[in-house]
Amino acid sequence: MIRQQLLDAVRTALADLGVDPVPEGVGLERPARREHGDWSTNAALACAKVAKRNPRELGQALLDHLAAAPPPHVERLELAGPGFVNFHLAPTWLHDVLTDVITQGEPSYGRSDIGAGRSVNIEFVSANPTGPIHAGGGRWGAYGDSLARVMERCGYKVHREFYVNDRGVQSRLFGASLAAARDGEPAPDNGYLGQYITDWAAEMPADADPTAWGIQRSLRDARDVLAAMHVEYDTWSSEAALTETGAPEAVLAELRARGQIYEADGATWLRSSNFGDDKDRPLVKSDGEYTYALPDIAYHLDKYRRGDHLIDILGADHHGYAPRMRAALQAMGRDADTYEVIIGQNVKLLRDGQELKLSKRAGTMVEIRDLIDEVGPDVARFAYLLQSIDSGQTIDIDVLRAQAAENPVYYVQYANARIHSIAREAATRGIERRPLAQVDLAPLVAERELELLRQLELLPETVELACAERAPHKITTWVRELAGAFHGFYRDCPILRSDVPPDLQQARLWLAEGVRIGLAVGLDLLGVSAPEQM
RNA sequence: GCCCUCGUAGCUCAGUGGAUAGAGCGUCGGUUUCCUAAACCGUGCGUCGCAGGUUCAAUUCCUGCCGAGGGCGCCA
Repeated sequence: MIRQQLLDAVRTALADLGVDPVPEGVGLERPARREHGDWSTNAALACAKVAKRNPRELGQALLDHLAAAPPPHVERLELAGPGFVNFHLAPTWLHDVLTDVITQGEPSYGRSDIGAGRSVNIEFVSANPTGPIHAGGGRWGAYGDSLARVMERCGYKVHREFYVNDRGVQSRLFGASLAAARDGEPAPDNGYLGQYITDWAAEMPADADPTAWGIQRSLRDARDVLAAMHVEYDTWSSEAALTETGAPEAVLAELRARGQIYEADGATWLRSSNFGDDKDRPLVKSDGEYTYALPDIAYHLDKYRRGDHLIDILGADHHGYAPRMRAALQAMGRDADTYEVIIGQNVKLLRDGQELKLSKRAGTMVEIRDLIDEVGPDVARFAYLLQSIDSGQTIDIDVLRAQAAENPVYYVQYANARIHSIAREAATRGIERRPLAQVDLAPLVAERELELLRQLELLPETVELACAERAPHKITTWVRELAGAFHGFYRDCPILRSDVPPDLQQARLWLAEGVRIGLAVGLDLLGVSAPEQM
């Protein structure tokens, strides 16, 4: 808002100075250093070349034009450094921010319509139903769900989906492993070995089909544990069910009709190299069995019924799979841009300083359930969302377990708890917060107060950036900074103390409410709770 | 060999085409008559992997190299 007003003023001034058209890259930024003002423009630097003037001189001319008709809230302008024009604004611009936060409230502040109601289908986790989900999978759960929340807040219609790979070799091996354990026989070659196989085999009714029962057991486990970390899906898609409808054959026929298929060495191949893949890929093996890819292609085509844009969240160990799927979808006439793959780097778990290997088949794994049971869903989710999905992540379970100080989620939740504590104490003392319209925010001028307002002002663009860059961890960073600013404010700016003037007290009560809204929005986007007491 | 991601403080990681690169942890020291000390303040901490290039400006973009992880299956 203020940003647009300042930018418009800059553009108008540039036009008056004969800079036309305005080159790319002219913009407003927030200076890294306080003394450089609230906003700054690089216009003189970026336009110097086309204007054929030196940046300082052009900057001075720009400044003079701006000073002749200053935009709202502008207190002082200065020319600085190589040619920046810095805007020093009156605190009133931040008071407007607070009014905005409060009037929009939790439902609307930081909401955007960049999604414009477009539908998107996000598939994530999709762990094979051959056992419990390991703690590495928790990263995709936290990431996928938070990305979905962020995209929803940006106006996308989001469909969350889990693909159940419940047919094929791995399912059979899993069933055979359960059967062997039940019958006291050794596990089959390449079978599953974990302790859970023994435990589950003991639960299994004598007359159960081990494969079917095992898959249902795995799914129940996955559903429960994901729900425990506040991850809920709209659709669980069964590969077996889709295969029974004949979808793979239909895809095969369509690809054949489009001339994208050939037979060689007894197998059936997709001409994926026509669409940028390294080589052609088999869809039907020489033994007549489908490869993993064929039903998966049918599945992806099916997903378009539940979203115009597909997002797959895959671990780095599956990234080679993306080009062939994209090629297959293109071969079926889909636009490559509608298929997006996000590659997440893998998680390393540490306990007692030792790395824990996450292998389901070898049975040396840490389940998400173990992690959630040990530290709770909030700590786990926050930890998963602390870092960029592009970075490999090391989670030290001992550090997570330590409640004090080392857990950043408590730092944020504690800020929220303090705000609620103030509200409780105010009620006890009979202090009421008057309606915003009757409260003057002008007393909010302390650096601690302004810092909080500056941070609140960043939320809308942070949400949009997190959405556009598929980077929900930016919300984590933002909410940590807001909490940090609040703790400093809390320390230095008493609200209920008897020596605080009433008008300042009222303004601070509203400031605390604004922060509460910001924390609530941010934590909700992360899928982390905001307890009122700790 | 080819492809993807990463390389920033002692550790774990943010961050950015701009003016003196940040946080937490860890070190050392300090802060509480009234809203929760799960907090705050101070202190120290850097060839932003290396070398070129583009640019008024590069830690950020491009290229090459080095290092780490992952992938290159008629497995999923």
